[in-house]
Order: sequence, then C-alpha cells, then structure tokens
Amino acid sequence: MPELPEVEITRRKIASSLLGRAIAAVHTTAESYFFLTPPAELKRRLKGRTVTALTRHGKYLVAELDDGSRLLLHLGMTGQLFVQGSSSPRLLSSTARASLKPAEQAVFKPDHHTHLRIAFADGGPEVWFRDVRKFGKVKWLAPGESDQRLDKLGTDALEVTGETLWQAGRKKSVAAKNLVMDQAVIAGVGNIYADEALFLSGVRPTRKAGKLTRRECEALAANIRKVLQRSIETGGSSISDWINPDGQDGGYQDERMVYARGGQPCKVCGTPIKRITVGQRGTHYCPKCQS
DNA sequence: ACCGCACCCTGAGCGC
DNA sequence: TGCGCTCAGGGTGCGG
Repeated sequence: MPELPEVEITRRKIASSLLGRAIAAVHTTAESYFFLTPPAELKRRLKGRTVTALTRHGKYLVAELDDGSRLLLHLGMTGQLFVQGSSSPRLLSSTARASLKPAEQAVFKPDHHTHLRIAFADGGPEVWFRDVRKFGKVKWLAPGESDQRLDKLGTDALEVTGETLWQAGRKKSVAAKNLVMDQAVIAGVGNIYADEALFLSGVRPTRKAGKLTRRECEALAANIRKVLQRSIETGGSSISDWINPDGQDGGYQDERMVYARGGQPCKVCGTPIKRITVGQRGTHYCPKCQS
C-alpha cells in the first residue's frame, strides 16, 4: 500500500515512540515469508536493544540499534506500523467491524495479522506491525551487514533530478511508468504517485522511456518531488486501507487527478480518464492531456 | 542485459 | 447467502 509519503509519515510518527526505549520483548506470529529473519532469532536479537535512529530508504525503514545491528522494515501493500492505543475502524475488516460494538472498536487489539509486537522495558505503549497480505518484510542485519534490497536502491524520490531520469531512461525501451517505478532508478515512487506525476507532466504512462525528451525528464522529476512532498504535507493517501500511525486518514486522495478515476472526467479538460494495465499495474491517464 | 509475466497472501466488492 | 471472479498502494525471481 504505502509509497514514499506514507512510509515517511510512518517514520516521523513512529520515531518518537521507538527511539531511546530499551526493548523488553518481541512477540510475533508464526514463521512465514514475512519474516526474512526467523521469529525466534528476531526475538533473541532484539531483546535488550535500544533503537538509536529510524531512517527511510525509498519505501524501506531501517531501525538502527545500539549494538550496531539494524532492523529492516518494509510495509509491502498492506503493512501498518503503529503505536499501541491507536484507534481506527480501518484497522478492522468489515466483518470484524460488524461484529463489534463501537466501544470495542475504539482501541485495536492485536489479531492474527499483527505479526510483530515490540514491548519496552519502561512498560509504555508497544509498537506494532500489522500486515494482512504479508507482502511486508522484517529482517535483522548484523553490525556491518549489507543488504541487496537497500544497496540497489536508486536516488531517493524526494531528490530525483531530470538528469537521473534522462540518463536511466534513454537506454531503455520500457514504458515511462515502469522507469518511474523502478526502485533501482528512483526509490520511493509507487503506482499512485507514478500516475499522478505522469499526468502533471503531460506524459503518457505507455510512452517508451527512451522517447522522453530532456525537458520532459526535468518536468517529470519536478512533478515527482512535488506530488510526494504535497502528499506528505496532507498526510498521505488513504485510498484503500492506509491510515497513519495515529489512526487518521490522509488527505492526498482528495487531490488525485487520475489515480483510480477511470471513466471520470479529467479535472483539466473533462475527457474521461482511461484505465489500462502497464507492467501488471492498474494505470490511469487522460488521453487528451497526456501524449 | 533486458523484459514480461507468474507468484507470494488476504480481503472487499461485484454479478449471478 | 453463497460462489466465483476481479482487483488491490509491494517486490522477487524465472524464463524467453
């Protein structure tokens, strides 16, 4: 679910609840491919440690620990990282919602999708990682250990330049959208913001990356930075089930120009927005504004 | 080296 | 009500 803005918002919100607190215990669900480090080892490695920093790399979060090791976190499509005590109906499935009284929904209790719970020695609120589809990832990295996932990330999307896009794109025959979503080129752009940035730049998602002009690359880079920055400011996009760690909806979905607006009129020219598939992803564009 | 595709998993929403 | 289908903001790994 989450792209750069949602991950960055999560980082900012969760940092104060994580930094400087000694970890007393870690509780997990059963072993699954969600855990790149097996639960038993994870518990052993994290117990007694303190998080000294929480950084973001594209869509990854990295918690640095006081012994030099690191905890790699990825939210995947449906990951939710939040502090115990957060409340939101969106944390529950519709069937679960229907069976609970409003008072019982007020505070979320860990369910079988809550794969990681970090408890602290101070006895205060725990930090929880819930992920329905388990596309998220947790991995412990030993001091000095590198990780391919991090190493291959390209320029952080908040700092992407036209030059970066131009250099990466002119060798490629892939669709412009695939270039923008290639984490090895730009780290952090996902499906929503790719569609939005391409719209603002007047570029069709299907255009071959190698056919982008230098000027279009500059516009695209500027619009990528702009939509991500704006989304962070408005609290992210709450389109399906994303909420921020306070349990609140984001506001960016109200500013969308094309994403998930197939068939609806373009906000600029009124032409119906088209929905196609590019790179196995739902893709939205205005056939008049984008060429 | 590239590119397209299948796949990992669960739930919501739809038509019938 | 229930079944079967499609769709979903992620990334990896395979074969051509």
